Amino acid sequence: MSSIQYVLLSLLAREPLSGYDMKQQINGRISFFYKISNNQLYPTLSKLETEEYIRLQSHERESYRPAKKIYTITDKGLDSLKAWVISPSEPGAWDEFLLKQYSSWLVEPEVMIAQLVERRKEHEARLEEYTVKAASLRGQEERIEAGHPLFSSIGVIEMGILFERGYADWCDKMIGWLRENRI
Amino acid sequence: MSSIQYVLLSLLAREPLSGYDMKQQINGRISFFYKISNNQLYPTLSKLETEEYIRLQSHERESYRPAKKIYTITDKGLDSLKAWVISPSEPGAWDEFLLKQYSSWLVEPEVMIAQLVERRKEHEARLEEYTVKAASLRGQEERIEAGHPLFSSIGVIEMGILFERGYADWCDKMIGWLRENRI
DNA sequence: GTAAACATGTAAATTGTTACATGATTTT
DNA sequence: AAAATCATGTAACAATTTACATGTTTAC
Repeated sequence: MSSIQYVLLSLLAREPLSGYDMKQQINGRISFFYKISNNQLYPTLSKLETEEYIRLQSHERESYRPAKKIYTITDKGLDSLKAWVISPSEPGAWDEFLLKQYSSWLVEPEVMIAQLVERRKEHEARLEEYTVKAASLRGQEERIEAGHPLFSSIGVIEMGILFERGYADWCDKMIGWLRENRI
Repeated sequence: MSSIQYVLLSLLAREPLSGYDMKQQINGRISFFYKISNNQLYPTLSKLETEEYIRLQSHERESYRPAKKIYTITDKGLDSLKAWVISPSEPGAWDEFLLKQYSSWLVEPEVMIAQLVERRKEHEARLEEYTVKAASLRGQEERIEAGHPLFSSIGVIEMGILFERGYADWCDKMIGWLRENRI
């Protein structure tokens, strides 16, 4: 099952929105790891409506054709969203985990702290792995020039190191904020 | 067109490998942003072979059934890979850009430097955007507790900030290494 | 003796992209 | 006068995931 329906529920859990508004918010705020197209958006919205996860709040018809359809989340939708947020994500699914954090305000902080502690471990382990790998690659030649394959290998591994360190640091930050109960 | 064929060519540009080996390398080194499944791997390999981007080097049959098929890249494959590496990536396609960097050792450093400078600008601009956004979200309430939607909004934006800063820093590092002609 | 690793491959189902279609309003 | 924005939606195509299929060897 894909995350798209939960992404839409995550946005509606905050405020009633139209499909168009949702797309704007997704493209403007979380586009670095999640993108959406019209073709997924509108059918998913219809599906969520017929299954009663969301409800049409108003159908504003302005001067021109397509009326703006504003949706609200139902209790069923909110329950389903909460269940998804606390459900464990696969190791490696850092993007799904981030998506869940966007609705973490809906659930008990203790549950989120426990999940973040787990994630931190995973990213720290991979940070260590990549660091060792980078050192071993560097050790293979005393001088590595731009035309050598090791140059690119190390370059990409360095991004992996930056990424894993960033994610681990972010987990730490989130844990700290949750414990203090303020951001 | 998807990146998978170029990922396989990128690996074969370094050394001859079997499909299984390629999968191991992908899962072990760049799995944080690129994943592959058997169903994509083997048909793509066949396609690359019939189109002469790669060639079967050996077909080692050991004691048990599936013989290990080791492939090498052809001149045509290498040319196609180089052309892909220097072709511009869409803004936002940070993963494809990283994939291209993995074969940057094959092309002129000047071309890569120019691309990295462009990328750096993009990520710096988005870093600025996210920083402003985070500040404005924080300014909405004087105390934001864990149960408040703003708590999660800021949390996720903070990851965006870390990500964009990380990517921009990495571009700087790469540019520096390319200019010094050593890593 | 059970599970994991080795090694290649296929089928079915889902998911996602690109392009199109409509049509008024606002900006360049 | 052209282009972009607003607003919803569909059709055709491409890509990806999940599960299956085979069968040996090595590790627990």
